[in-house]
Amino acid sequence: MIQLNYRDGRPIYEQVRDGLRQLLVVGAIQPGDKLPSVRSLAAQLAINPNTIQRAYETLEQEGYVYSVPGKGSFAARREEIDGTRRQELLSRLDELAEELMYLGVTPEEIARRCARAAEKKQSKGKEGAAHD
Amino acid sequence: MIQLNYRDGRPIYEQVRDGLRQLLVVGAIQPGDKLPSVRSLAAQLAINPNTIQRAYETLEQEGYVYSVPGKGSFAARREEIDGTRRQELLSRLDELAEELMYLGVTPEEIARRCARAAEKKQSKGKEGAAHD
Amino acid sequence: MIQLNYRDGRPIYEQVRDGLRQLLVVGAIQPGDKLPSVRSLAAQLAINPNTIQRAYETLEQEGYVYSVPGKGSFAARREEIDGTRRQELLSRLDELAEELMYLGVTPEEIARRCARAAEKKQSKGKEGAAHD
Amino acid sequence: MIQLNYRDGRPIYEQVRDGLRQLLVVGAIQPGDKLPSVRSLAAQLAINPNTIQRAYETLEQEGYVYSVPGKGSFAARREEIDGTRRQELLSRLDELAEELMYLGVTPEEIARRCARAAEKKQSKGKEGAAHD
DNA sequence: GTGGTCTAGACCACG
DNA sequence: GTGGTCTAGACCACA
Repeated sequence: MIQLNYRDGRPIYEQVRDGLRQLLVVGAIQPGDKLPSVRSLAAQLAINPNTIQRAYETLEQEGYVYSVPGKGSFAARREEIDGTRRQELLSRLDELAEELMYLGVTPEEIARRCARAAEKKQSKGKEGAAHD
Repeated sequence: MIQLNYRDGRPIYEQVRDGLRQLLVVGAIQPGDKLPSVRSLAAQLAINPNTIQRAYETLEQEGYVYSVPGKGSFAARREEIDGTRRQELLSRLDELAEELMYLGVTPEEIARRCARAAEKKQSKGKEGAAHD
Repeated sequence: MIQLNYRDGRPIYEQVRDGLRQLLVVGAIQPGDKLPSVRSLAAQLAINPNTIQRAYETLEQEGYVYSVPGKGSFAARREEIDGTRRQELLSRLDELAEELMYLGVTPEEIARRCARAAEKKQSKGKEGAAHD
Repeated sequence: MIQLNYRDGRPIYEQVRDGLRQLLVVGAIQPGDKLPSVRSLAAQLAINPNTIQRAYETLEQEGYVYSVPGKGSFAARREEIDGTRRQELLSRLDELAEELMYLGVTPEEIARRCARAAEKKQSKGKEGAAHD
């Protein structure tokens, strides 16, 4: 499910964290779903459980998952996700847009990319819409 | 000018690099301008010259600046910046947009932010237009 | 393994980088192989680890190696090496050939040298073929 | 005549030296010709005379020019050029060819490039053939 | 133990 | 004075 790439410089735990977050974003993991256990995911990816553990911890700090001691980790509902993350992403968006325009990309092109991402998201979102 | 934050995990040289890049993007440093020398900026920020040096090196790899041995470092013209950077930023934009929409931000809101960034950019661009 | 020459003007880290690249080119280090650690190579060559680190960094930028935090540095597969390097080498080849002919070396002699290098490469390639 | 590029990291004196050598190689400056004086070239390129001086010195070490005190610098005849330079270029050629083949360039392609360079050289060489 | 970052201080090449 | 290189030694993040 999650593809690790040892060649890009990013730490493994970040790749695991981003991979899990991506599964949430595209709807492959629905709110309330139980995430794979640390051990099973570690075995599946053939990496150290400590690395998985760290990925879960940071994901929990972002608010995407919550853990129930003794039961496991679960995907949070969107409403429960801390607004901090959204604010951070928005300010990153601003920086990104400014730099892209400096590099000659027009605002129209940027909007077009976002719109395309929106379509992609909507089509995938349909599957899990009932769970909301 | 550049704000350093020793508490967040990001390396100092990245903070310096991003700060300088931001100065270029908003037009505070115009293409062709001489950047502060390694030593002077190091003194100003109260950090080691090697750290500044590293920031300049990575910025040079991105194509934003170039350095002439014995003369100094200079801001590159936009056309000379490697297209690789633009591609990377665009794919980051896609990921960002997808996650923002998952967090409940509408495509309209995203487009609005980009537009606002565009206005900000244009108004600042006017000041420096005479230098071109 | 790698010969350092403190007398010629070339920086140490370039000599280390070129030496490692040579080991890759002749097949002494096979794709996927783990390179010596920064510290061990520094100890072996009796130079500062930072200098080795720099050699590895530049080699990574060329695409010849990649490093995994906490695990080590590894030789990349040939297909993954950025084409930029090849282009650069080809234009250097052109300049070299022109100057050699100015110095009285015939095109036939040049072709002969290249062919000899090809044979050398092939015979060495056989040894390591089993590792693929 | 000589194009300086402040953006590539190479020192100015190297660019001047290589530019002059190139003029010799393509035949724009014929053996026995007087090279421009240090002062005039410095004025023409708008750089420090010391920089030009250094370029001439290194070119003299390579054997491409010789200087007559009080008269100026002159282009050497090919036969007078020290064989050291040729040997150095040949060994560089070997390394270059090996690395190119490692990157997947066939010996045929390499030979083709050299042949093309040869044609280019011959056509330009006709102009100055009478001087030899 | 591995690579990555940072500091302090030094020396050299360049213009 | 400028950037570029090197050393020595330290600390941290990663697995």
